[in-house]
Amino acid sequence: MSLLFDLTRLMESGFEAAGIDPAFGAVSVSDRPDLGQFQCNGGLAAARTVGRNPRQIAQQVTDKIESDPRLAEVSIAGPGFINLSITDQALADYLEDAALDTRLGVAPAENPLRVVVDYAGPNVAKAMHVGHLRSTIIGDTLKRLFRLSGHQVLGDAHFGDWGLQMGMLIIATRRRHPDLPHFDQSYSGPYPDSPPISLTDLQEWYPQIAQEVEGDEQVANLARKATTDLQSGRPGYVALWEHFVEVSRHSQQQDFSDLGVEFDLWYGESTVAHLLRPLVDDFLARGVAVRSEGAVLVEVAQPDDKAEIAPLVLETSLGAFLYGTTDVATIQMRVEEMEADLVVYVVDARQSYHFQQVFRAAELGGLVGGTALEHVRFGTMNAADGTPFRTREGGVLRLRDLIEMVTEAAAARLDESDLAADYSPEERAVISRQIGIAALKFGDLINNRASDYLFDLRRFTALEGKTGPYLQMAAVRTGSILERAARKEWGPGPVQAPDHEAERRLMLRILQLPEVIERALELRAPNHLAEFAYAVAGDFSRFYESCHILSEPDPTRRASWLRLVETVRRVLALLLDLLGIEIPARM
RNA sequence: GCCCCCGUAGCUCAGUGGACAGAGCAGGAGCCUUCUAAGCUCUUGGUCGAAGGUUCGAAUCCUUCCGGGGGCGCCA
Repeated sequence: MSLLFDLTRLMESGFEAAGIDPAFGAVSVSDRPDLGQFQCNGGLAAARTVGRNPRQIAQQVTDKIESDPRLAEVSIAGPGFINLSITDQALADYLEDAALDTRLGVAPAENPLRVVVDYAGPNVAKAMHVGHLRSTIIGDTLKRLFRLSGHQVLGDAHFGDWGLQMGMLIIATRRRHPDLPHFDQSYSGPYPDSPPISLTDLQEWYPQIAQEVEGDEQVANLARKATTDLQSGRPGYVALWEHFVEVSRHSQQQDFSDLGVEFDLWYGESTVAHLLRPLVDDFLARGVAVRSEGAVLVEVAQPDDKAEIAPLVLETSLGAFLYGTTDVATIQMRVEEMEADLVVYVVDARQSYHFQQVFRAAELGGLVGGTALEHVRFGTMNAADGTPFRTREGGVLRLRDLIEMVTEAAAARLDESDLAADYSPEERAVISRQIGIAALKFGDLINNRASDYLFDLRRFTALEGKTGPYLQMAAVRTGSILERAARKEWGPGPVQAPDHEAERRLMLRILQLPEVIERALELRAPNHLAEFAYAVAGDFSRFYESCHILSEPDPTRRASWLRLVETVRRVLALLLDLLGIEIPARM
């Protein structure tokens, strides 16, 4: 189906004919475009295993395949690299196939899986801040990528609503509002409908109480007790907790909506609350968990561990469940009820130890079965001094403020544009938001997921160079050309063999799409998509400069170019959709 | 103390054991009477932290060291 796939098959047949394992036939895009469009290094790798000279192997292989009509050039270079180029006609034929394929040559998965993507992880009492950005947009892209590849995917926000934090918030609220009926044990309801607290209150109180809990064992015990009471269903606490959840979620959904991120499920830790007690009792009964100093824990260490791994605490000595408990129970739900084949946790790398404990505990408890559990870790967003990013005031930068900043930067750029002089204020607002979000998302997704990176506002608000708006610009240009052509009643036609270098390079680039998608999925690496989208946009921009489509006099060539432009448009649209970036109508 | 991650151009970052290590920004020189100049062309810039090792071949794999970050039983 795909060009690279077919070339690999061809080389495999060459290796096989030479009596060598066809697995050495892998063809990739050339690192040396001056020597060929594609390369195969299999001869070098095979030399050792078969004990023959790599150049001789390469010669034998190329003798077998060089008569293939698709190949324009086959050569052997250096110690045994095989360089290949295809004919312009073959290139045009492949592009025609891709252009007429609704999936642009991207093959759906052979074995579709049920996948749960656990991402974003908003918490009660916390407005979304920059720390949530990575999980949210990496997770969202992976979700779209799995879905595109034909898997059955559910994205779950995994709301943090059931741990010790809830107890902390309860005692913090009791301090400020001791007279609330929620704290009166003799009160039998009903409790007020409207929240007695706001998210602002919670956000202000939370850091204070968290600090106290850390330093003062008495306060900590109060919080633990309140957590236990909530978890065992004390009505006033439950009613209060529902308000916490409501005010938090309301604000967070606004932010997700601005980012264009939607969840299929908004389950929380509390969703599995009813599973916790039975799970812990069951683990104890089966000897998976043990009691130690009043707490219930699972010994997850294994003999061949390099480092000591602490047991996972399922229940505290005061009877409260922790997030590790809900995580194990959530695995149970995802495996047993949702029948997931794969669960992907898009969570900060700093939690890898926790996930190791949780995955092992679930495995020891026999909850996992054949389901794959995968922590897709990402690096920390750091400030210039190398420590996790904070604002000057010491707090975290709210996502809302960041979105506003990038949107304003985009609006300012729009104001400078002559082209936008007649855009209405409403349209300007829409475009600015689309461009701002694009800058923000691309600025994050272009990074290798696993690396830490420096938070630099300049980078997120940059609109030139390797940025989201650059991709949008290319897409907008394709739209503009197709629209103008349509007005003259010029449509796309059969793809002709290229006769400009920029045209040839663009065609070759587009044909890489299937392998890029495959690789990005395999590595769970959105940056491969972002990098490729940038390359497509760049090749298109160069083509656009050197081949003036609408003034091309030859109608056959013009129609071919329009097909190419249309295909670029579809490729960019597909990639930008995966990256969660919208294409403005104009900019 | 133990474990994990990272160290690549002035800055921010890419980089499937393969050929001369790439991009953006910043710096320098150009290109708008033609499809959107948020663009394009050219250009300056590197002992891939250091030293050993494995390999025909190492930024990539192994070991040690130096430097930075993170994690390590009842927080998330």
